[in-house]
Parts: sequence; structure tokens; C-alpha cells
Amino acid sequence: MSKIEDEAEDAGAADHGLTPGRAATINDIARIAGVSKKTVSRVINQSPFVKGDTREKVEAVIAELGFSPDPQARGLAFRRSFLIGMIYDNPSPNYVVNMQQGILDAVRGSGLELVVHPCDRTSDDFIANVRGFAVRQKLFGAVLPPSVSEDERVTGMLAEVGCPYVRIASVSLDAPERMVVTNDSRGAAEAARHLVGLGHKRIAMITGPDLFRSTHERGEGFRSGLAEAGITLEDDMVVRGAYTFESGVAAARELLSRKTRPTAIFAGNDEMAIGVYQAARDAGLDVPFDLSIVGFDDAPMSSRIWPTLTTVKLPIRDMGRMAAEKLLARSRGLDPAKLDQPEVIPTLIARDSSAPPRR
Amino acid sequence: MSKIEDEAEDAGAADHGLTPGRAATINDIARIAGVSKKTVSRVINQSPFVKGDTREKVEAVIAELGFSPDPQARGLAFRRSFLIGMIYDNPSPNYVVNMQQGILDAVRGSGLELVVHPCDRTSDDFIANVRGFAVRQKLFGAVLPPSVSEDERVTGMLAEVGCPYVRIASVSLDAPERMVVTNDSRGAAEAARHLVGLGHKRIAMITGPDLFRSTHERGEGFRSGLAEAGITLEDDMVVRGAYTFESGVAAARELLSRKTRPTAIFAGNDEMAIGVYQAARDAGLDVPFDLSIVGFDDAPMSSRIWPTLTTVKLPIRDMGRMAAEKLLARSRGLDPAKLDQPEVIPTLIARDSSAPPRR
DNA sequence: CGGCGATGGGAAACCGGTGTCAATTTCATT
DNA sequence: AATGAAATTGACACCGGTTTCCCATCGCCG
Repeated sequence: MSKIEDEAEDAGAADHGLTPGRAATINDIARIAGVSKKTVSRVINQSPFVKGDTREKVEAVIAELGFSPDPQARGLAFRRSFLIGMIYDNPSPNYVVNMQQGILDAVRGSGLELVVHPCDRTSDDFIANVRGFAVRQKLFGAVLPPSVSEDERVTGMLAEVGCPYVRIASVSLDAPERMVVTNDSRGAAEAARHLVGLGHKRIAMITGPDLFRSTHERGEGFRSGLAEAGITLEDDMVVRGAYTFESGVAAARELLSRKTRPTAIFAGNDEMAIGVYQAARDAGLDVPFDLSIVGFDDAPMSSRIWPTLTTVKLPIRDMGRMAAEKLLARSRGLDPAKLDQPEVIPTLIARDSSAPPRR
Repeated sequence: MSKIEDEAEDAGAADHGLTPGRAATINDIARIAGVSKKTVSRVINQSPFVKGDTREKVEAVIAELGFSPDPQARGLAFRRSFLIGMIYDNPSPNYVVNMQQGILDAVRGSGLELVVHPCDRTSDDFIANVRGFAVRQKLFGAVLPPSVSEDERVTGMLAEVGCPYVRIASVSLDAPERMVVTNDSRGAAEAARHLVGLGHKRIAMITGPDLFRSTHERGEGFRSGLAEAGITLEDDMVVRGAYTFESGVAAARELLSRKTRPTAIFAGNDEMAIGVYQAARDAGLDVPFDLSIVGFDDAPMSSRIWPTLTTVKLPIRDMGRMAAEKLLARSRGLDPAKLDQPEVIPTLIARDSSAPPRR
């Protein structure tokens, strides 16, 4: 690319009279390259109005000095920052960390950084808090995982203050360039087919809380998956949980105390599915022979517990990456290929917690 | 505090001729309050050289307009940002998320934000990468959990570029104001006492990888805890793991194949301890009666698995908070009370995976 | 060979704050 | 009431980039 070797900034490069301790500025580059600040700025920002050899000369000096523009100064002039905010309520650690990784995968090398902003959706100043964050930091963009992604107050406010955002949710709630859609419904249907395929007939489900859109999607998907085989999900075979371990235990106890016990339970997430293990053990049931269990998420625990948990896996890291890519694409000239990705498809991972029912 | 009601910024406040869409700037405040920018700046920065009534007048206007200074502009002038970087290699999701929470607990209301920076210590450009991050962002400070905290290349580089940092480690490696020390050794000794107290004599340990300082600390602590009771940790009762589930399984298999099997195994972390469960199951052993297991970390999984895992808990969130508090204290006038906190003490949580050995 | 439109490049203002230092007040003293 | 030190305040430059606006070239054509 540049004609001068890309040396470490203070290793053998020619001395141009710079104060050693201080990082190079655009003025230094301009002086050394013999052009104006503005021309250097044009090179940095890929302006097409720079002649080829001028550009090369400037790029060479930039490389030689290891210069990189100050994001604060740049942001000040641009009236926005180079920070992506991840705003989330309270997903599992596994979800958070994987999504962070995915976002970082996408922004690597772009000069963007990731600022995490956990918050409490039930707090009185929730919206004011998020608004303050977005406005003060002049966010480059915001990534909203569930359940924040489903809160119209948040998206409305962000639109109002002009902060780009991408929502991650189990159903399309917004324009395609602002959505990463996970087809939870399809994943739940897979789970249903899996259990039906094993020969189960008396099948139960533990749903998530109403607060989450995914609760509805996973519920409907499971129901329709069963319906394909002519099996109905009876009302007394559906119990509401709260996506927590404890709620899974309680819900499973309730289900297992029914006069005709289910032979399989589909839990809305892994956390609750693990709770079902405990209830089964308390009831003296042998998983998977007396009771099959299927979860949703593929949390790390799923493959550690015994018997290992059959579950539906969501590619969370990819989802984070896709969300950040949409933010990036939008800031450039709207790259339609990136902007209009297909839905994210969950995959069933069959492990040892599901088996044919005992006759 | 202020004499004017603290109203929402656009709800009924008097119109001072501001463009509605744009946020207020320091110039607006100065004009409305009838003082100079510089005086407003003084009020914002708590300068003592402002007369009481001037201060009140300015504060009233600030409150009325809901003004908050632009961190980018402020940072540009201060030659540093208001971002704390958390630089980590690859701890567990649980560790990462809890530490993030702790850091955020400490900086709430201070205007600081948290930027996450996972990285790969084995990568060739590891140091250059972290250096670029710290310098470009002009970090307010960096929080370094293990194992990054133990890398002198990182701390040396950060000191060189003038970036304040706090290291979190199981042994003091730096000045007190730059350290949060977790007494892992003591936690491991507790684990030893617990097992000794239950009556175990043939006790084994699975250590972590050499890369981590905690491996040594937990090993020595456990050894000395046993020594108190006159029990020696035999060489063939110590196997090295890698802090992963799989390595825990393998190490436990090895230990359980010894001619005289241990009656208890202490694993260097919970991930490996869970691996021991699997090896025990494969060997047909009944935990805790044939084999007691003790872990370290108190990962969420520990209380979900069956039998629930006896483990040593580290208050990770508190550690994150303490680290960030030290960063804050240092940026003010060195608050000695905050700077010189005692060590973090781990606590043993006795659950169901440990019991007296079968005679 | 002079004039013209398009393109490359520079000077100066600006983004929204802070540092420096001198000017203005305030207040206790003599 | 004058005087001087201390307390307040403001004018102006500056942090490190970008934008606006204008000028200097340059190739091309009549």
C-alpha cells in the first residue's frame, strides 16, 4: 500500500522533529507530507478529491508515524462518537458475553468500540437513563437484544434523538435494516418434531414470562409443530415460568403432579429445563426414560449436565455480528446485501435428555 | 439544591430561544445565566473559585435546561476520555458479566462509561493491540482481571503510555492502589479444612494451567490447609488441568484410576469440578458418598447441578467495583480509605457434593 | 493563444469544552 | 477614604480534527 515500510511508530523511523512522548497529530502529518491539514483529513476520510500521488505520499507518512486520528476530536467535529452501545436488561451471562463477542467481531478494524449498558426496564427512569446515555455519548449506534428490543418506548426515543439502532428479536418488529430476526418459532417447532419423532404423545411445555416476545413465538412454534402430527398441546399441559431455574422447578412439579403425567417437557429456555431435571429427580423419574426434556438456548451448562440436555441452539455470536454489521452498513452507503439478511435459523441439538417414552 | 424546579428539559421550561432539536451547550448556559463560558466550566468542574450565588444561578440554569457537558469536547480539552476499559483474555462468561456489573456499580453517576476489550494474550500483536486501544481512547483507566493482570508486558506498556490501571489478581503484584487482591490461597485452605473436617484422608487436587497465578495460589493454599491437619498432598494425587470441563474429566479419570482412589477431589475451578462429576459417573461412583467434590468460583451451574457443588465463592462483582473505585479515587485526590482496602476473602459454600467418606 | 469548467488544495471558522493570565471586585486594614 | 491582597471573573488561545468557501491549476476548446 504505502511506499515506506510500515514500521513501528518509534522503531527506527526517521525523526521528523516530533516530541517523542506525544502522539502524532494531523498537523504533523500535514507538515511532513508538505500538504495542508485538510488534505490529510481528505485522505483519512477516503475523499475521492485527492490526486493519486498526493494520497500515496500522505498515506506513507501516516504509516511511517503510526498515526491514527483522535476519535474524540473526530467525533466532536462529526457530532457523533465512534461508540456502539449494547443496551440490555438482564439476559444470561452467556447471552451477554457471546453477543458482545459478535459485535466486536463485526467492528474489528473499524475504529469503533463497544460500550456496555445494562439497565433495568422496570425502573422509573429507565427511558431517561437510556436517553441520557445515547445522547451524551452521541452513540454511533445501539444494539438492542431482547427484552429491550421489544420496548417501543426505547426505539421511539432513540429514533427521536437520532440514534441508529438494531433490534434483535424473535419476530420482525421494524424495518429490515433495523432488525435481526431469530426464528424462535421454527426452533420450537423443531423441538416438537423431535419429540413427536421419538413417539411422545403426552407432551407438556413450560413457557417464559409474558414480558418476552420469545415466549409467544416459542409457544406458538411448539404448538404448531405438534399440530403437524395431529397432537394438541392441552391447556393443562402448559405452565408459565419466568425463564429462571426456580420457576422451572416449580412448573415441572406442577406438571408432574397431573393425573396423567407428560412423558416429555419442552422448556422455554435451558435455565428452566435444568429446573425440570431437579423436579424429575425429586419425583423419582429417570431422565430420559421416564421423562424427556428439551430446552432452548444451548447454554454452556446444557452439555455439562447429566444427562446432557437436548436443546435448540441460537447462534448468539452471529446475531451480535449481524446486528453490528447492519449498523456499519447503514453508516456507509446502505449496503443492501448486508442490510437484508435472512432470518437467523435455530438448530436442534439432540443430546441425551430425550428418548422414546417407556411403554 | 437549585432554586428552580428540576423539570424535564422540554416540559414547560421557559423558552430561552434555543433551537429545540439541539442539546444545550455551555455557551447557552453562559448566555442565559449571564456569565462567561469559563465560569460555567468552573461550576461544572466544582472549582472552589466561584462565589456562592453565581454558582447557584448557573446550577439553576443547568438544571432547567437539563444540560450535561459533552464528554468528547471535555475529553479533548482534558487530553483524556471518560472511558474505563476492561481488558480481559478469556475468563468465563459469568466472571466477565459480574465484573462488568461491579465496575458499573462503582461508576454510576460519575459520567464514566465501560468499554469492553476482550483480547488474545497469545496473539502476536496482543500488546500493540492493547496499546492502540489505550492510547487511541485515552482511557480514563483500565481494569485488568486475570490472566491479563499477571502480564507484566501489559502493565509496563500501560505505565509507559500513562494509562492508569488496576490489576485484579490472587496475589499482590503491584502497589496497593493498583491492586485488588483475592486471597485464593485462603479460599483453597478453607476447602482443605472442609474436607479434612469431614474425615477425608486420601485427598486429590486438579490444578489449573501454569499460565494463571491462581493455579499456584490455590494449589499452595490447599496444600497448606491439609498440612494443618498433618495430611500431605501426595504427588500422584495432583493432576494438572486447564480450567476447562474436558480437562476436568480427563484429570479425574486419571485420579480415579490410581490403585488407591482418592475419597475427595478439589478442583481448581467449578468448570473442572463439573468434569469430575462426569468421570465419577463413568466410574460408577456415587457423589458425594463414594467421592466428595469441591470446586472454586461458585459459577451459576454449581447450584443447579445435582448434587449441588460445594465450592469457594469469590465476590466477583465486588472485586470489579473495588477496582473501579480505586481508579476513581486515584483520579481525585487519592482517597486513602478507598485505595488501601483489605484483601478480598473467598468464602466456602458447603453444598451436597461433599460428605464424610464411606468407611 | 485566451477563456472556461472541473478538480485539487488551502485558510479560517467551528465542534464544545478547558487552560492561562490579566482584569475586575471584594474586603479587611491602616 | 485610600491601599493592597485575595477572591472572582472573563477574554482568548487551544485540544485535534472537519467543514465551508475560495483560489490555483489544469486540460480542453474555439
